[in-house]
Amino acid sequence: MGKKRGYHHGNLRQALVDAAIVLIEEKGPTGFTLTEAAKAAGVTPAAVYRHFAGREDLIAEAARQGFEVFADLMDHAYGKGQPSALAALEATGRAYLAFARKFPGHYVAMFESGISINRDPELSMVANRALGTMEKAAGEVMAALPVAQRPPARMVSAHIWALAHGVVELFGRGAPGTRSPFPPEDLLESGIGIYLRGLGLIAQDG
Amino acid sequence: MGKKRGYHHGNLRQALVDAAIVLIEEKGPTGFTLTEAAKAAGVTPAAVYRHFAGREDLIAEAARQGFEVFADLMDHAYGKGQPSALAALEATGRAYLAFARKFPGHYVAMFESGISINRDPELSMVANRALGTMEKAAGEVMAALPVAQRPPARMVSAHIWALAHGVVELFGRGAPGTRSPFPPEDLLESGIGIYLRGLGLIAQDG
DNA sequence: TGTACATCAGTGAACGCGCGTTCACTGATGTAC
DNA sequence: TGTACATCAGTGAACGCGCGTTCACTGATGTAC
Repeated sequence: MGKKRGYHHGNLRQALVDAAIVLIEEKGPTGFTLTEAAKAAGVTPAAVYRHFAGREDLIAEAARQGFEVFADLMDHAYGKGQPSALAALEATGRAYLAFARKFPGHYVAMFESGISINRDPELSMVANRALGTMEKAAGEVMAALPVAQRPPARMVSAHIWALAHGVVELFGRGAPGTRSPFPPEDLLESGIGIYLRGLGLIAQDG
Repeated sequence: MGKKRGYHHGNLRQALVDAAIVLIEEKGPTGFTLTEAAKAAGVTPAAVYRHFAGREDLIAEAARQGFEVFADLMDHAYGKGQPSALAALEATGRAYLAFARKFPGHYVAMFESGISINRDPELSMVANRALGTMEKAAGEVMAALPVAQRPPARMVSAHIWALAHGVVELFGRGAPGTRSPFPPEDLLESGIGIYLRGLGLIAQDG
């Protein structure tokens, strides 16, 4: 800490990832360039190759770190909602949106950069950890329903994921010309609320 | 029709748009290049400038044509569901997904290319026509509810739009590594069903 | 503590490439008389 | 019907640029004795 910035950078690897995240947020996943990331880190483009196999690899690392934070946030949200299964599920939904809003660069690297979640085991593991939390929360909520009208937990978690993702993409940022009719948080909150009522989990005249 | 392909192409403008749509689907919105589109149309890159102001303009035209088809599809779906307001709304939701699946190139140009819906009046008009249909359908459905528990139509249509868009983005194509747990159509159908039940529009034990 | 040396993390120049865009041009088409 | 000419829709060469990547190199750091 506090290293003099000389010939050796000291923490170039992470500095490149950080720069990439900012650039990805600003220019989009394909507008991002290795050269610019290197410049932002105060280094020659060639130096990048000391730490990453190439452009793709750098993006993948940005995504991996994003999933790490994401998974932690989901876990934390889940824990806060306990012991009420319903509150836990609602909290993971909110956490999804909060993550997308707070870490837009990571979010884009994860979901819009076109990198495959299966490109390496480390990436796929942490991604599954994050999405697994949501599925677990959904599963516990389902347990409250009579078996006959109990939809699969994977389906419910997919619904909530899709709704949250749609809200992020369409209304979450200053989308091109589509100014949001409602604050994204309210939109997701109300959407999930109506959905859960539809499952028979919330009183009809709550 | 049946023009000999000589020095003059005959219908280069549309040929370029068609090529762009295919390329955008294949390479993504930013991977798409003017040069490649020109080559696909059998023409020099410079020829593009006889018909479009530049790269952006070509993408915008692809998006505009997409919105045109999209709006027609929504109108048609809406009409088929009539006079039942509920059936009409469900049909527009299905039509959204069907459009995304059938015209992936258009869809990407419209929603992922970063072009603003407000870049020119023609584009914004046709976009509003499409989304207006969904909003109208939602409004009519809402009319069946007692005023006290009637959410705004814009909100309901935003919910359905977000859910449909999320399903498309996450499960609609061979997304990177995220193989869908369920067919997208089923996922959207069930999601909308549960949501509408939550609004009190479908019997709880239907 | 001082010196020799290995290792490491950068540099800087160069590469081949494809991009979007411009320009003066030319071949094909359409029209007036 | 035939000719002269204007208009139009292409060509092809050139531009400047920034990209990802490679390579031999060199300066800084860490370690053994």
